[in-house]
Amino acid sequence: MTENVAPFPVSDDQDTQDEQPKDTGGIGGQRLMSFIERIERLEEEKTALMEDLKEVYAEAKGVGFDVKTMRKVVALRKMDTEKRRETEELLDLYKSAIGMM
Amino acid sequence: MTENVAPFPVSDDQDTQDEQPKDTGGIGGQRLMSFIERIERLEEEKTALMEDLKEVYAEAKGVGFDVKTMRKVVALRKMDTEKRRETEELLDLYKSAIGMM
Amino acid sequence: MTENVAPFPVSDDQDTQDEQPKDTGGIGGQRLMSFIERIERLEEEKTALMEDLKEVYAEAKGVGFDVKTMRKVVALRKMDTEKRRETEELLDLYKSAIGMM
Amino acid sequence: MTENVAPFPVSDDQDTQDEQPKDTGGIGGQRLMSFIERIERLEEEKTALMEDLKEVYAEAKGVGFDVKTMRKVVALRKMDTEKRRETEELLDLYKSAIGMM
DNA sequence: ACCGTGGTTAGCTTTC
DNA sequence: GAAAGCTAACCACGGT
Repeated sequence: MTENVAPFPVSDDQDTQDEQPKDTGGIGGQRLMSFIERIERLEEEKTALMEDLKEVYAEAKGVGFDVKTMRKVVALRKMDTEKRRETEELLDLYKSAIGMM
Repeated sequence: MTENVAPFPVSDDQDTQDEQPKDTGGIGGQRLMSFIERIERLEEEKTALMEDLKEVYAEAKGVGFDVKTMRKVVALRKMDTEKRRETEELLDLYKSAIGMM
Repeated sequence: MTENVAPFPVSDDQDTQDEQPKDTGGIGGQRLMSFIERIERLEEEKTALMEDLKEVYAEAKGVGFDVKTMRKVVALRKMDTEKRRETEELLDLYKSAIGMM
Repeated sequence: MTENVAPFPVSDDQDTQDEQPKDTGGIGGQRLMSFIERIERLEEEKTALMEDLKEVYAEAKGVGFDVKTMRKVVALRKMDTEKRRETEELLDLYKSAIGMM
């Protein structure tokens, strides 16, 4: 119990002197901001990729393909891939279970 | 009506001789596959980014931050950004609505 | 695995004698229809509300307001409301995260 | 051209004396607020209905029905209804076209 | 370990 | 036909 649920890490080596200029909002503030910024950077990239995807679909549509159908195709292929992967995992599981690995 | 519902573009300059070796399923098949592959590549990258995000959150959690709270903070910061953008758009909208643009 | 994917509840005390008069299509049929009808009633009401909304916008337009701008205003007000709500939730979250609740 | 695109109606009988106490932001402000409030009221009701719907689905799920399948059923029934309605509209059209109404 | 909840993402509808 | 807003499906997380 008494788990670590704090919204900020409670450093044991807590500053006994607040020497840091421009502490961004107290305990762990800088470290938190660092994480937040990494996250926001990744989300930006993700957003960019989503826009790229939309563009590809738009281009395909522009040359006459039906977008809705294409999405279906992609979804089906994804399902196939996952199915296959799971099947292979199961196979590995069996093999290791009988000492074949 | 008369919509374009075909899952492939119906080229007018359709090959009269099917000279292509390995035609991937007929009319437009190769072009379609090219799009599909571009899409799948982008989706892979997106998935990778999402995994990176999870890792960052996990790392933050590992040093004591509360993930749920962090997500909330990120969401609120995003809302701020969007709010600002939309407010500016609204201003433009007002301006165009009253003929100031 | 072994999920509940049946479109109807599989009663364990399954009828050993099919004595029900007018069973609407098998096991649980009547109960299902009851749910469906409740749902359809609610959706009707929803549709009616959406029509009312369109009418209000149309009336506003009729007296000279710009609908697009109005929608934007409504959306921004909604964002404000949500922002406030979420901010309060975040506060609670912080409090619970640091054990203040 | 020069249509009515203003975000507010430009009354010709515009108040020459601003006698109204608490005018909500100038020209047409009160009238606009009235519309906005009607809209927000309707949207609240809509939201409430959507919550009711979720509850019904939840209840159905609670007794063992598969929600996704139920949604499909509802959607299909709706399609039927619309199909029928359109067919009837077409019939009316024919009838009026040949002077039967 | 599973279920239920909440949040995110994708698809569809409607508008312009 | 394109863009936006809304709705429904999906997924990851925490609780039991």
